[in-house]
Amino acid sequence: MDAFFASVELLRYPQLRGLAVVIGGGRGRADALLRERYPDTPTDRIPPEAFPRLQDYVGRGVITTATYAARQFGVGSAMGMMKAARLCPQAIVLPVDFDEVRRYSRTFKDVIREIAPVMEDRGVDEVYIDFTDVPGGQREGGRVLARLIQKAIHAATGLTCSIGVAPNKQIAKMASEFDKPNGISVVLDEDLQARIWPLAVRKINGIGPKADAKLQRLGVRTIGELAACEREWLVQHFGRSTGAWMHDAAWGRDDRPVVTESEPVSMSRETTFERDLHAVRDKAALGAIFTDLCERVAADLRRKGYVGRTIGVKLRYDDFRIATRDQTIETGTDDAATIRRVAGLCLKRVPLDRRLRLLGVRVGKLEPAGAAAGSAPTLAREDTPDLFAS
DNA sequence: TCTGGGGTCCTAGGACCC
DNA sequence: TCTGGGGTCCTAGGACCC
Repeated sequence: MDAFFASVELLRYPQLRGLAVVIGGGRGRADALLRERYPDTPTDRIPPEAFPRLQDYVGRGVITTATYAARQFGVGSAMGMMKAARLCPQAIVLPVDFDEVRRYSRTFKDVIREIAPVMEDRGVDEVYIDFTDVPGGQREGGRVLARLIQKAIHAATGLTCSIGVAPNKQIAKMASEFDKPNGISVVLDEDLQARIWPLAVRKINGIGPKADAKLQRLGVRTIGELAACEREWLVQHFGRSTGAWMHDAAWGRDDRPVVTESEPVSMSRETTFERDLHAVRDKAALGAIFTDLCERVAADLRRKGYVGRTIGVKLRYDDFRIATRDQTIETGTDDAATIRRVAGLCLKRVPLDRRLRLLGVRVGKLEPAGAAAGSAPTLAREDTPDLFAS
C-alpha cells in the first residue's frame, strides 16, 4: 500500500492532500485537540493551518509514514521526529490511529483474497499474492490481474497500492518499488540483467545495514557485482547459509512458496519512556509500567487464544544497548500475574546499573490455548521478586 | 533534542540424554 | 590417560523486516 498510514489519514482529512504530512510520535485520532477549536466544523473542513506542525513537536517518536510531498524534503519512515523537524518543520504531524489502519488493512486484504485466494500476509500494509492459478493471472504477464486488484482496492477503500509481478517473491518485492505510487511493474526472468543487476545490494529483501556495509567493504555495491562473486567466496565471508542465499538472491533464484497460514511465535509489548528512568529512583513508576506491560501481553494472548511457555523481558539502556533475559516454564500461560512473576525473575538477572530507556515483556513458545490440559502452576507469593531493587 | 513497536529467524554455547 | 557422535532444549544476542 502506498504511504499506507498517511493515506488512511488523508481519507479523513482530504484538505491535507498534496501537503507534507508525517504520521508518528503518538497514538490515537488527531481530532481531539482540533475538536476543541472547531467544535462545529466537519472534519474535512478544518483548515490545514489548524493542524499541529513538526516544528512544535517535542518527544522521542519516529516517523511511521511520510506523504510523498514530505519525502521531497528527505523525511522518511523510521526517522526520528526531531531530525525530521529540522528537515521539514512545516510538515503536519498526525498520530497513528491503529484501529483505523487495521480496519483498512483487513479490508484491502479481503478484497485481494476475493480475487486471488493464495495470499501471504506480510504485515499491515503488504502481501504476496500467487497469480499462478488465478484465471487470467497470466494475461499480459500478470499486468491485467494486477490492474484488477488495484481497481478493486481503490473502489473499496479509496487507497492506492503498487504491485510488482515476477517469477518469485524476491523479484516481485523489488519490482513493487519500481513504479510508486499506484504503479505496476512486471519483471520477467530475462529482465534480471537489465533491471535488477544495476540496483544496490541493499535493495535485496534480507540485506540490511550490516550486510550492506560488509559487502561495501568487500567492494560489492550492486546486485550485478554480487552475482559476479564466486559462491564459495561469499560462503567464506558470510557463512554457509547466508553466503549461498546471497548468491541465489543476486541471480533471481527464490523458490519460497506463498504461505497463506501461519501461527504466531511470540507476542510482546514494549514501551519507550518519555525520559530515561532509574531502577532505584524511579522504582514505583517502573513497577507500574512493568505491570501494565504484563497485563497487556496477557490480554493479547487471551484475545487471540494463545498461551506461552517462555516469558522474557527486554531492556534498552540510555546508551541504546539492549539486554534480554527469558525463562521457560513447565506449562503455557496467558495469566498476567504469572507472566509478571516470571518476568520479574528475569529482571533480577539483568544489570540495572544504568538508566533505562525502554522496557518490554515478551511471551514465546506459543501454543493455542486449550491445546494443553490443566492450568498453569503459579509461584508462591513469597517468590515474588523485589522488582528494581538494585 | 538522535534513534518506536511488534514481529521472525539465525547463531552459538551449554546442559543433558542416548 | 584421554576422550565418540548424535540429538534436543534452553538462553542471549543480533540482523532484519513492516
